[in-house]
Amino acid sequence: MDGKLREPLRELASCSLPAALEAMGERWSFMILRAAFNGLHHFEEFQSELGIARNILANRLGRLVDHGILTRTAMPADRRKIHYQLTDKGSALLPTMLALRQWGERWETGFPASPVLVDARDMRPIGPIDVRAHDGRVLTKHDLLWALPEHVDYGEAELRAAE
Amino acid sequence: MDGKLREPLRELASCSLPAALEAMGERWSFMILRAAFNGLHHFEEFQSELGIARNILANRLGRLVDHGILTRTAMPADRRKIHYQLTDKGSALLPTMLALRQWGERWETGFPASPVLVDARDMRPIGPIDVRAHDGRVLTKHDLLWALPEHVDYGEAELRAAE
DNA sequence: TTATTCAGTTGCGAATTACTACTTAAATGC
DNA sequence: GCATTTAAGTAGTAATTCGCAACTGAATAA
Repeated sequence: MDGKLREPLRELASCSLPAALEAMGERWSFMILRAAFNGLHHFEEFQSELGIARNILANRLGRLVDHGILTRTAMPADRRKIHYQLTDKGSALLPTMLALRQWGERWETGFPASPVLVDARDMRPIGPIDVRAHDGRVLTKHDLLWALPEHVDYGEAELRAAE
Repeated sequence: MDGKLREPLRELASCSLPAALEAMGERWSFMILRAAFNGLHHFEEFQSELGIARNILANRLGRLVDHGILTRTAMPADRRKIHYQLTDKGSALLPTMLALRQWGERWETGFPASPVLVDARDMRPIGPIDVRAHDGRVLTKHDLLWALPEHVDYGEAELRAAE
């Protein structure tokens, strides 16, 4: 990796990773997100499932709502009950969550986690979350390079659009 | 997503996500990892680049070393200098880091981050980090299902191996 | 009307984080 | 050889966050 993955200059400032971490970097955020992906919707469900302190849970849910990752609506049938639902923005974190989970399976626990996420069409497990080229080829770290925008080829379509 | 991505039973306990978060869930871990991916190797480099407090940086680097994500070696040329290097385990976090970064670009900052990670072969940016089926088809949340191990089809090769 | 449930909030001690200054050991300059 | 600089941390302390338990308030159930 070293020598291939090398940064041309100090451009670390303009990266979206800090912004992403501001929304998702706190201690329980990913666990709450996973519970939401698994179909939990209510405060008490999250609380009993995760064993998280109530004030922390309230704080995290509020923060996720503020960041547009969850919506918060009182249920019509029972207006005490608050329904937390993933937004499109929240759902878009699925690849991140799965990549982290797959890494944990491979390098930490050493065995596949349950439940397994499968393709509903054939009930086969999803493939590994990989880095791929624009055409879908899987790339390894040796195929990769950090480049400044002016050295990047954005492809014909985008170039024509810019003309 | 709701109704498709539904968990059959309470199996949240046996998931590798908590294990992954134990290694990488702390406040500065992903930023340090990103700096390492971008070619930084020394304490003072991380410190001045990230602006992190020195004791926290020392603690995080030590933790990442303990978890086998970085190695720590004194350089032969100048034995004051400690060389921090990503291990294979640490490099394996690249898809996770990129997925999070791409999410931040799309949903938080709204513009592509610099530097750009490109395929060295053609200098085109990498594609989006997606969830894919075993055969490489991109899957959306509507194609996915959480399943218990006994309902999963692990494919012919694995089944033959188990006979 | 009284009890129970849901979704929080409050108070408080413990743990973690951040800021600044100090240390230690190796290399460099003179 | 001796003083200086540099790299990589420690130490002390203030601020913040975390976690537990008990409490509140509104809505529903008995």
